[in-house]
Amino acid sequence: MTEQSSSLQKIYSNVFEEELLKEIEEKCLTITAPAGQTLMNMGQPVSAVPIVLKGVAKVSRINDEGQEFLLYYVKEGEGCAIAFACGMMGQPSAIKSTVEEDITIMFVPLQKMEQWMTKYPSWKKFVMDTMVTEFIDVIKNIDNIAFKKMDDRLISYLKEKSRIIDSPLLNISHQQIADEMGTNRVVISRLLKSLKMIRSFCFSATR
Amino acid sequence: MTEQSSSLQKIYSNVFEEELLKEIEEKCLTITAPAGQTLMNMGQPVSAVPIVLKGVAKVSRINDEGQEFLLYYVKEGEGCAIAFACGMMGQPSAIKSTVEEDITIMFVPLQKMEQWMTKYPSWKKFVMDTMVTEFIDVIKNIDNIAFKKMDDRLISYLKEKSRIIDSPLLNISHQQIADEMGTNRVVISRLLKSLKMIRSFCFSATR
DNA sequence: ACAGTTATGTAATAATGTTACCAACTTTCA
DNA sequence: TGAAAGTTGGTAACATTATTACATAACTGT
Repeated sequence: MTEQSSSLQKIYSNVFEEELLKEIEEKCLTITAPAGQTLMNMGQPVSAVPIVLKGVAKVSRINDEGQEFLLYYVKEGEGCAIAFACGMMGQPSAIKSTVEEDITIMFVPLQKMEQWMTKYPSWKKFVMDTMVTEFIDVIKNIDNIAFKKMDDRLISYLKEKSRIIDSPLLNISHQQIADEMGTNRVVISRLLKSLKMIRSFCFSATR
Repeated sequence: MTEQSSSLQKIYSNVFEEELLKEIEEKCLTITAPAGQTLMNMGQPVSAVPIVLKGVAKVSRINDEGQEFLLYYVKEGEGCAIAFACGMMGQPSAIKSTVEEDITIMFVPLQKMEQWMTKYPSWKKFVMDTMVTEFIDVIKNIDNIAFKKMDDRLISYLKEKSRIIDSPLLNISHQQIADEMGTNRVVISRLLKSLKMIRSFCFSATR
């Protein structure tokens, strides 16, 4: 049994119809990629939509000056709503995507994506669920930027990051944090310093 | 011919199948509402999804302290992606919606919404288009909050507002602008004062 | 050892957010 | 009519966050 096949069974056997699972195995290409690798750049055409079988992908937005802003993570068993969206509309990718943790991804051809929407109720539900969940994630993200102060946002960020990589030790630089949060490195350094004085547990470890 | 019927024909005769148009006329309820009226509150159940036949609706997010943040506008012929999303997922509304300009709205029962997705390709396309377009609108909004300075954001806001209400005269208070932009009234007053000195045309008119 | 790179600390200044208070004006209602 | 209450915008003072510049330490490869 291939790795794709066993992952598929493990994650989706109670979600997708038997027939759909078979089609997926036949029609989808599965790849692996190491942490740090870029999966998709902004503006790039979306020729197939990704579903993460293992690991974590990071989805972020890059502005004209090359600044990054983290939108959300895509974890095991999940799809990327923006890729679905851009793919179905024939639009170039509105996001950049990189591997956060070593990843196994399955790519669904756009044509199949469309066909299955009408053929398999479970697939339609999966796609709509993904759109909705991540849409709401993004809106909650706006809540954070628009309403929360930096110290709260930083704590949320560190907790989420820790949850995603499933470890209390975060091996990242102040600069990386600032980039993903869309703020300045100095701000992060300042806040971490003051947080350290208040909190007894360690948020970040230097290299 | 009813108003609903004529609006439908005008906007959608080249978009939806003849049969779908007939179904819409039979199954959908159409209402009108004056500017200012609340259409949907956050947390409220979504029992039918709206499509704007005439006028403009404003979609915004409210935080725990009651602060507002503008997400996007829904104009003639458009649906509300978040209502679609929450409706299909059986989730309570993640947004608040109010009438920006006197409005005529058609409500599609959730059940029909689902049925038509598989029955009519044009309806599926309409729903997906709406999701995608507004998803990308929201992301661009994040670009603004995360990357742009307040003066740029304010100018963009005023231009967009002016475009939406189709008039160069904006009859709104500094407080309202601040609310929708998720900032403070003093900030807006300060910026408008300095903008007035630079720009020759008038952005806002007092009451 | 050396230059180059990265990560962090620090200071100065600019931009934005927050609170408080004031004056002008409008609306409400007795 | 007129007093009270609410709305709107101006201003000041201060807090928080953003930006830029520079210094130091650790590490990298030659």
